[in-house]
Amino acid sequence: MSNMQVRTRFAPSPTGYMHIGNLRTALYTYLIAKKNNGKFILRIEDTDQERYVEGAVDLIYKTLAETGLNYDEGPDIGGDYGPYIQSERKGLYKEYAEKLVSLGNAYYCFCDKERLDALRTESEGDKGIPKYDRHCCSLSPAAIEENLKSGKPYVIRQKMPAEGTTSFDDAVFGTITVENSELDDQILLKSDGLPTYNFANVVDDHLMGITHIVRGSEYLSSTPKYNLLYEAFGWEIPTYIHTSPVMKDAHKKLSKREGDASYEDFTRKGYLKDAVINYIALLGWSPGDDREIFTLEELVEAFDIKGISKSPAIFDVKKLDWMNGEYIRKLSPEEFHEQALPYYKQAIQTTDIDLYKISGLLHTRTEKLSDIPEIIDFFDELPAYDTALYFHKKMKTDAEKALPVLKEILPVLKNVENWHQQEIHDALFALIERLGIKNGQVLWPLRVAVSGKKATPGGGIELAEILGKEECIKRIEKGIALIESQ
RNA sequence: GGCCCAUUGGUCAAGCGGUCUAAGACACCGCCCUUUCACGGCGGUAACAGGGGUUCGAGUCCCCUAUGGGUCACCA
Repeated sequence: MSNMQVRTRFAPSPTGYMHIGNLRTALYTYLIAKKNNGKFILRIEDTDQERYVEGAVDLIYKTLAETGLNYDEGPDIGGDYGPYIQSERKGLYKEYAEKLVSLGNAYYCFCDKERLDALRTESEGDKGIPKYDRHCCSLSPAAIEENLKSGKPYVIRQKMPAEGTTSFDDAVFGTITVENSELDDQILLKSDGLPTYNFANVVDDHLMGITHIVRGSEYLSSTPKYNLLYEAFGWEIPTYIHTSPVMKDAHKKLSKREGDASYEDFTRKGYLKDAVINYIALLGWSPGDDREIFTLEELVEAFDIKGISKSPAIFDVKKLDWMNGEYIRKLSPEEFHEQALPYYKQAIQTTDIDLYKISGLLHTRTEKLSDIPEIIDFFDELPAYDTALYFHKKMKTDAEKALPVLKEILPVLKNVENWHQQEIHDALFALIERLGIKNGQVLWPLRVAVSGKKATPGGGIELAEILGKEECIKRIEKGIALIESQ
């Protein structure tokens, strides 16, 4: 057991939004650090100036802060291993690339784009993989010197071993071995002087003392090249933890296009951040027992790399919905009310309605907050409805039977002095007893008349109270008129 | 196409050679509760991709096939 402190890093590129798969990677990265009392570091990888999106870095800060994935070192908070933005480290990589050249593990390449393109087209006919032909590998020192002097653009390429195999151990996939002949002499330093992702990654991870690398499985096949780099430098190889992708379905990854792939997409739709974090934690990882509801702290406690699964996981919105509902129900009535308020505003303009009472009705009936407006829109205005709604088999009632009942209800409710649930209830049940009919034969028509809907949060009595005496009576009269007109 | 990787119910998944006539959860269906809808409670349908081995014994180990994914850029 090493006594070295565990250091992990989340290294996103600022390309615009926080993909849910990226967030999950960040989560696992965070959990591994915290589980081992280590440090979690944020590093921005912006070596590709063309893909840089304005504001993307702030979005990364914001999302991480919001979800509680607090990093110990990062661009905005500093640390002993800065800078934490790759573009600000630009000068640093060249030196390492040159060191590799002097070590004999890399070489200058002066081939231009045209030649490389031609090479690629040529090899397309062949069975083999398109690989660089090492044209510049055999350049004489004098020729190299001359090219350099004349200012000819160049890149530095990694020199792969001609034969043998390279293996590495992955904490989730096990040992993976590839033939060195499969490895291309990848570019380490681009002609603009900036490092490629693969190179910057290795150098930065080493310089920042990263001990555990968590990343998507798409990097599995380039990992042998990383290891060769670590070996060439004589650096200690980190623990690799590759994770399988989050899928939309069996074939496609969750994608930006569908508008349901980013963290913001979900929070905008009324999902709670804790529910999202909890759900994605379980998407590709299992605690090994039956537990499913975890706070971030509990995840830290329970997390184990061994529980990460190898196969891709399909994102199931239905299950997220359920879990979100679980989190909503765990909210205190006050918390729920506060969260729901903005959504009430979307559907209710009337000011004299007690929104807090609506919260009481909705708390156990809400899966995601964005569903709220549609559920409660009838409070504001009675929707147009068909008298067929008065039919209910189990209640043994229909429009025809409801008509006289509604007429009986009217004076009874008008007589209610204190417009509260209990009084309304007592009055109505006295009526039921007097009429000698089923509860539903009074209550069902009331609900329909008052809401104009076939499903409502709460029953007729609860609705009546919230609506207020005047409005309630008005709606019953409307109901009577509606049935009579048909 | 070469190479790498994966494959337990519709979905997430437990399982790490015998306790698997395969757990749990979501979804679905049924019942109960109930003035609707939910919540809650109870129950049910549903899976080891296929074929060969190894072994006394295989979901668990090996090989092949099939299917799926990844990767082969001066992108990350």
